[in-house]
Amino acid sequence: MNDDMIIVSREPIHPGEFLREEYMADLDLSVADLARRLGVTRQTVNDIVREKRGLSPDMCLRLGRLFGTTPQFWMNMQAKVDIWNSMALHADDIEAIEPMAVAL
Amino acid sequence: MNDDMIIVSREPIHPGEFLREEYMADLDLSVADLARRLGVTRQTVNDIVREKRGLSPDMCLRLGRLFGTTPQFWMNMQAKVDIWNSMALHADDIEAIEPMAVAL
DNA sequence: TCTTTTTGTAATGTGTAACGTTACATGATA
DNA sequence: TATCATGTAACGTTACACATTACAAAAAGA
Repeated sequence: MNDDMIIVSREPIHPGEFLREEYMADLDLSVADLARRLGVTRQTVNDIVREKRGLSPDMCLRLGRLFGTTPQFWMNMQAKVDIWNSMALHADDIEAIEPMAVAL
Repeated sequence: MNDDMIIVSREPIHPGEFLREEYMADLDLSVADLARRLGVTRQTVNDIVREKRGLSPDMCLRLGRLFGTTPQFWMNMQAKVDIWNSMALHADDIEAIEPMAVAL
């Protein structure tokens, strides 16, 4: 049971939703406000918050810097939705792969 | 000190290097071999192993399936190099961001 | 040895996703 | 009312993962 042993059993929360509800709401930040502080366009923040866009590594760095978290925190959150979406899309191909008997 | 509290102090190892040295070497897998098992092209495996390409979520799922690890394991490894590269590229812009005094 | 296959890799085209720019309707403020 | 800020749609650019095609070198088989 390592750090990465997080079994995704339900749809993970989109970073945009988290950002919107946990940070912007609590800190009373508008889209324009946050964009300004992050040094990106309103469009960029808006798309993320509307869950139309994921978090790039760059954006994770910015959010980490602004809010005093690790970039990894945001990367992990994004990774979960990426894995979830990819699994929803290619589950069949993935499960067609024969697991190897491996003893490292 | 959470799971994501991994301070990146030195250049992280590329998943391709890890794959090459820890798995392919030990299990005596060729590029073509691995590609076949993963259900992707030789080109795809080759580019990853030559560190010319990163791991997509899809590829992380495949590797996890084949080797019996979590997809997250590979995602985390990739995330570290993504963050590292992005930081190397935009360090100035990131540090120009004024951290907020936040008490969640 | 000659032929056939397999292997690693370069080159090319495609699809997708993050991003900035521009534009605009709505709403706040002077 | 006139000005300015906000949220968001539309568009073009850029980057990247991927499959396809092509090919030289090595391996395997005749």
